[in-house]
Amino acid sequence: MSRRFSRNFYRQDSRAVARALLGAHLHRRINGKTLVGKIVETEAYGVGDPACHAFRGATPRTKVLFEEAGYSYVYFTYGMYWCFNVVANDVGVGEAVLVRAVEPLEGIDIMRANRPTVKLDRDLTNGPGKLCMAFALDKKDNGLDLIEDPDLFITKGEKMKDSDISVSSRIGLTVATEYDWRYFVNGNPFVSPGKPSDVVQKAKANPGRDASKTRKKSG
DNA sequence: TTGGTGATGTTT
DNA sequence: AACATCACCAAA
Repeated sequence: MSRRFSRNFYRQDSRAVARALLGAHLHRRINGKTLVGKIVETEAYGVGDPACHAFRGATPRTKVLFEEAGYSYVYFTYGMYWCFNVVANDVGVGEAVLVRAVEPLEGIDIMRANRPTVKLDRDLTNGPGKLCMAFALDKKDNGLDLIEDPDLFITKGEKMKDSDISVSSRIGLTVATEYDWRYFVNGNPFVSPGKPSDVVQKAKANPGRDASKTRKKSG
């Protein structure tokens, strides 16, 4: 039975934390049941990074990012989904690690019950929104201390060798695509299918609608 | 297997 | 208006 990381572990630079969380185990207790997943994909968000939610300073939504490391940051996105992060670095420094995918280890029956439309096990948790559905993570799980919380925490799991890990640009971003701050386990089938953001196509111009109302930047 | 698109609502 | 996404469908 492996143990939790210390507070100091999370006080590192978000990239170091993102790298070191690969192979760790995410634990979730809900209704007396235990869910466990091995972290296989992460992304770091940090200082000077326009893609980081902390980039424009603290707001009601992002204030937890500037507080103590090792707390959860769970936010709502695209009107439907939740994303689970861990706060990194020192107090006053807004950094976090997004957990993008886990490999189910325990409680797969519960994950399936939480994702009734999914056919293949590999689709249960291979994306940030998907793993939050499978693990039933949402607003109520924002701002929990993963060092202390009895129902949501991370243990050391297995250490991954550098040769088992790849990096890429982050998924789904339109800014800061030059940073290779996505980390994932080579060949693991539970890594998300998303494409790195530097090859994601820009939003469509939508020429059929409002074609007459051409946007003018300065006029 | 890949790529395109609608759903959905909070945040700035 | 943008957004740290997903599920579904069509085409190949």
